[in-house]
Amino acid sequence: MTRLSVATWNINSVRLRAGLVKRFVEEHRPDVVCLQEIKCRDGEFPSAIFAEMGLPHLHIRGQKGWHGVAIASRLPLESVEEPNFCRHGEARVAAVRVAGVTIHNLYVPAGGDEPDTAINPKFDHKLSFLDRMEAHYRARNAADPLVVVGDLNVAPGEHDVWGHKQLLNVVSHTPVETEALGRIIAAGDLVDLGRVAVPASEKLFSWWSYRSPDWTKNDRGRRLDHIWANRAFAPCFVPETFVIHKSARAWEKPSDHVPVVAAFEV
Amino acid sequence: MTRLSVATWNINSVRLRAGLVKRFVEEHRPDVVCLQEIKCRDGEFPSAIFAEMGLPHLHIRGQKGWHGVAIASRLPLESVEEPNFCRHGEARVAAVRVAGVTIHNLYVPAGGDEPDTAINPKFDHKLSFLDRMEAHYRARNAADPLVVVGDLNVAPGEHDVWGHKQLLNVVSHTPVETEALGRIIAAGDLVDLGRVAVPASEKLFSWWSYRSPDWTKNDRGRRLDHIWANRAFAPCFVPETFVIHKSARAWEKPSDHVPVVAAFEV
DNA sequence: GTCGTGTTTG
DNA sequence: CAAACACGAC
Repeated sequence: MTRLSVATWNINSVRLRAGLVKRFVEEHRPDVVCLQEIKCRDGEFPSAIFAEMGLPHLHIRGQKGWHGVAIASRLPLESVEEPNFCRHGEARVAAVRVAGVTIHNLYVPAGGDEPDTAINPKFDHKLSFLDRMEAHYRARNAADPLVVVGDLNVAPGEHDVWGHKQLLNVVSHTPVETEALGRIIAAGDLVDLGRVAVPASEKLFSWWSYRSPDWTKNDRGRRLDHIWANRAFAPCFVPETFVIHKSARAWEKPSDHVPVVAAFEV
Repeated sequence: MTRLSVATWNINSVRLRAGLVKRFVEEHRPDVVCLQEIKCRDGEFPSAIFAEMGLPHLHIRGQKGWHGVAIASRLPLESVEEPNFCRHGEARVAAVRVAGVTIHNLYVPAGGDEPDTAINPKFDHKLSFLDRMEAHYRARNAADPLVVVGDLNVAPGEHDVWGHKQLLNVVSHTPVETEALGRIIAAGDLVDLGRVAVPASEKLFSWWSYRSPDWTKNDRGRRLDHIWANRAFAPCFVPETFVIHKSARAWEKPSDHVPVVAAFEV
């Protein structure tokens, strides 16, 4: 038995923040790092820096400018089928198999400002992405060890946002989104590991907007970044290993998201 | 008798390079620093950093985004009339009086690519700017101590460029420009202090293009930044104090220009 | 507020 | 090559 620790981090440009990733990896030694919003093409990914930090095995799904996801690993990666959640073909899904575990790294569309599919096609795209997730995980082999991580751009619970009532009509916390997330979890028999480790009554955030410079003061965050496992694999999760590295939000030139980590006995 | 040292530096964004100015000022302690291309509005100038480096007296002629000149001084500044060289009203001239000496800090228009007024209005603007300089300095009181500094965007002499023949048709070294500069000097009875300190036969550059990363290799520079004094004041210039700080071109995130310094007994 | 893109300027 | 801007995105 060894431990496999998996981190997820929306890095908001990996070229600009490879140094922050290096610092995080050297301090916490995750085995697998799943990044979202790398904002570069495959060939522009700073591979050398990742090799230096002990993560030489890379699976990059990049594109020019926007989105882009990547998985960096201490251990060798095997290829697996990559689910097609994005109807626009954007680089929002990376999937691999490591140490016998399938890992899905997702970047769900943010969804724009107006939570109204009639006037906001981005919100419609987000809901479509979530629907496709539901269909995929419902149909998936339940016995295969699965970890799903990423920036899901939905804060599902009341205490996954700084103010439940204030955000009920704000994209990321509307009922249509949180219910869609609930259906995915139910359909795939998935487990929200953050809420295994930390009671649902306790505030838990992984993102604080850039737009309030005093984010520490009022702590107006949201939990947008998640780590799930399917029922078959969830017992391998070690609850004490779950950490949201809030301190990274105060590093120099930070991402607006912080790394979230969970480890498994494999 | 005390010494007054005056520096001129096209800083190419003072907000981005205030740290470089600080390093230069701490190492060489100029009394007056004349900057060009500050690229900010008056209120955006990093005044606090200049106060920290011992230059609390500021005369800023800024504007949004482009151009902009400023004079920072250890000694108090007096106001003087500011000549109007720019027919487009851009922030290209700052003038002050310090220790009884009038200082003109100029940023002459670069002039675009084609040295042809018929097809390139920027070149026409540059020549107009130089013509207005000629008229102003011809009419000026010859007895008043005057120092003219700045990025004049003209390399007048054969050894003010890496290749005289190669650049005869390149904006900054065309005969129409170098002759215009000669007429200004003659009309105003001005003295090119750089060439007082260093023989005209010796190569002297203050600018190396960003576009050749190997600028040290072939040393393809130009002398675009100048310090002049009028005939009445030129005897106060101390030739040994004249320095072009070429090493600053190799600092981190450098300007493409380096500081030029001259000191006077006042 | 902080990214990316493209354009303009030097 | 490296600033600025304007735009769109999050």
